[in-house]
Amino acid sequence: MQESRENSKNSKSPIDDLISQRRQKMKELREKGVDPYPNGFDATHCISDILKKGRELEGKAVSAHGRIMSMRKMGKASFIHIQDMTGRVQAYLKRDDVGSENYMIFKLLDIGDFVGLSGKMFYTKTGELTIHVESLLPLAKSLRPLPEKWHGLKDVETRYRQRYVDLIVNEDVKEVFRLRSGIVQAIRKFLDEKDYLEVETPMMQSIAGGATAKPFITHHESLDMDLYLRIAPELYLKRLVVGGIEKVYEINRNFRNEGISTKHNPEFTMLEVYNAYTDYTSMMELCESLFNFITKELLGKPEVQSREKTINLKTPWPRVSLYDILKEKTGKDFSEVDGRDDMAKLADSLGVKYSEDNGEHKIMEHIFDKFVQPTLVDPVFIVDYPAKHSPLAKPKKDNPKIAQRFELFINGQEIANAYSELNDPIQQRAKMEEQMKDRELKKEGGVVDDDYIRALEYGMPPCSGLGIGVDRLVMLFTGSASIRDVILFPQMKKESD
RNA sequence: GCGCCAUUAGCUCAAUCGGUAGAGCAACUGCCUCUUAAGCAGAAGGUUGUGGGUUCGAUUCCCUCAUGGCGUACCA
Repeated sequence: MQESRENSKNSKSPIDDLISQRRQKMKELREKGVDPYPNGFDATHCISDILKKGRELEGKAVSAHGRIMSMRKMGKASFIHIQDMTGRVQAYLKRDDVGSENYMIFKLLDIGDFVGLSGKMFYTKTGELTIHVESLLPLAKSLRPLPEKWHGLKDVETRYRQRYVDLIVNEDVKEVFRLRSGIVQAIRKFLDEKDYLEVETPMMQSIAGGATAKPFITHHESLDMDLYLRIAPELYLKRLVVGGIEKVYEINRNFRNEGISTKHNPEFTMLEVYNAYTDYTSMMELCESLFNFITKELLGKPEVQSREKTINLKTPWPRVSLYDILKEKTGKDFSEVDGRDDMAKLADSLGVKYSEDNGEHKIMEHIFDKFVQPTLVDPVFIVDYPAKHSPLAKPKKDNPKIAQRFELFINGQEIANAYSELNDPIQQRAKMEEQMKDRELKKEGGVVDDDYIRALEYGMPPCSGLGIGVDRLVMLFTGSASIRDVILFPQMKKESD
């Protein structure tokens, strides 16, 4: 005790003063025989319930619990607002009604404390539904002051690092994550009703396959082996299709050891769906009906608002060939391009930057990103991607240079990626080996997934697969500009002292 | 990785030409039994992100570092 007093004397800062004031009140509560951290409190209503019932509850006894968000003390009577997960309601405490001992206890409470209240509902002179408190029970003492009641918490860094504070004081933040939960729930409901089986496949993989991205590496001690956090679940889900799970999906985290931006978090949530005996065109239909379902369940109309644009989600969505739209937006014919150098020349003529180790396809992507992607506001399926850079996709029968693949763009963002899955084990091995050469160039390492090829050798039915970035989907539906606004605890650097 | 910007009280924000930091909310002490951004009176709260430099004097100018934001690059 003495020691800590000395410490606080040495490192005395204003916030420490505020905390010790509250600790002092906590001590005084204990001295009055009040446990500052009791077990629980039975409420008759949640707050939204009370607000919803309104007049119906007038004069009736209720009890509710929540966090004190504001206090207006007027000597021997006070008004406070308490907030629970569902809303905020006013309460009125009068000394003569709660008793002077209870009122003393109340005076030891602070904004931020949790409290259980019982009393009869009434309307104040100004017409606000209010609990006329007859008894109160402190439920948990808060030792740190909350941000300002009017301006809330604005500092972005604190909002992300201390999301709990953000959630307490910024109601719209809670709304975003409610909607996120609703979207994920809707996806599950939609797929479950269509008899898809939800599964969980390994997060730790000995080969990081299914996409090209730098993985996170970890190590298993007793097996003495390196493992990768998955960059995609794709190869495992298709193993399940081999195993006879013909309709399967997974909603789970992927991990990519790459740059962080408003559109990239190292761990992000991915939906992958596979449906046997269908091709990629059926995934377009699935995409459309999934969006219809989500908008119907959550929005009521097929429209979302981005910063200034209204995005019309009404289906069906156009299907546009990659080369057609490139030609439309740049005036150049990309189907004529022959090789990496030719593509580089084209990029130069369009003033698009690229780096020396970018391949032909990568350069084309840069051109697409600059000239086409920002113009794709309403949903559009871009089709006819080059087969060479879609190693897990089945090529078109009439043109093996083109993959049976589409990407869905909305509001200038890639939302989904899908293809007819390549199920020819010989071709698949050849493509993986081909890809390894590229990887060697990039010094990224990687091996052919022999077990995956073995699975294909047992036979995988014709099959289509779809991947949707759930975080970006939520960004779209919530009008969020940054992925950090739809991830509760986004990745941050270590906090400095 | 690079560029630009930001960092001041627990929170939200001020501070003129470089002259030694102010307010509101919260907290504290009084008063106040229908308030709601309650009110009134009083008092308190700061190593101006970090470390250096220039200067008689730095929140202010210069450099380093840290963290964050935006842009850009990377990312099938």
